[in-house]
Amino acid sequence: MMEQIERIAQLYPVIMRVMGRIRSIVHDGMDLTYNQYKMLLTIYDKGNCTLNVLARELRIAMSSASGMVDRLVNQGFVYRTVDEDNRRQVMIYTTEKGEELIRELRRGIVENYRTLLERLPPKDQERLVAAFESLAEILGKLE
Amino acid sequence: MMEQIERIAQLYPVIMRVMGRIRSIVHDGMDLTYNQYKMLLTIYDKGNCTLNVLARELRIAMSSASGMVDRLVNQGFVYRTVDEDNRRQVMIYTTEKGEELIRELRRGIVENYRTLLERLPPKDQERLVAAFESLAEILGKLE
DNA sequence: TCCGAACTGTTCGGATAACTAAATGTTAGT
DNA sequence: ACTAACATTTAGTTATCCGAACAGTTCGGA
Repeated sequence: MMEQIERIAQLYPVIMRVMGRIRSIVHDGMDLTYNQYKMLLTIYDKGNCTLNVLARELRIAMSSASGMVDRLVNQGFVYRTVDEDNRRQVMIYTTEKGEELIRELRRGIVENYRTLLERLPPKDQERLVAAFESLAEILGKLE
Repeated sequence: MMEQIERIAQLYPVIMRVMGRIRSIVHDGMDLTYNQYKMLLTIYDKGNCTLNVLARELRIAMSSASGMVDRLVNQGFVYRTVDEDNRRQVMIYTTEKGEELIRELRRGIVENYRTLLERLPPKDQERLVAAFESLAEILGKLE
């Protein structure tokens, strides 16, 4: 067990590089910073979102979140509406344009994974997918 | 195969969260931004580094790299020396303090993986480690 | 030997993103 | 009316980025 951890510990640069790939997909094609992408994705995943929730989720101050939402609104990827049930709250939603962007990025990411996977022998491909799914499962349980 | 890719494509948020963990380790404890960390690690991995190489590696303009190196120098994590073989070049090295920081962060990351791994059944642990190593292998071959 | 071109790095001016704290406004609940 | 909750705005900081101008170094050729 401990030996496995040590082996994995050597590999965190790998994650960084995988991440770097995604980052560059986001950055090169589109006019999105990585943080904006994360925020857009969070709004999309939650379906709807108050600013408060968003700030907590991304671990930033509400005023920071407000500014970031501004930028996304200016680019036409999300919009705000006042929640009529509680008019202190502002609900944030992705626009059609925002969702199209997400789909476009997702396609880019799929393509990226594909070129990666193609270089693996079939056995490793299976291991990789299985492992990712395990990881997804645990992380899903956390918090 | 294509179906595997689709499955994996669903999982990129997972990678983002793994990355978020590393990011917060870097950011919470230390006074390093993530970009500074990446640069420090690059310098460390290469052993020595000209600014030119660094800029290409990180895909930023040389003037940007120069400024970032300044910040790392000010914090005492790296230092510059003029290369006596080619005095146009500046070689950049990690200081002892910089290497200690890297070790410290690595320990944090190992600890992080440990808590993650502990939640996996043994079979998944093995798959995860094996898959990561496969991934490391391919990425090593790329470029 | 000297000149000019290419290379390497720094500095400067200007831009944006991201972040915070503090003040402000608005709404809700008591 | 008072208080708490929620969001925005303002003012100020820092990191990051780029292009252009500048300065020194190297190298090849006249």
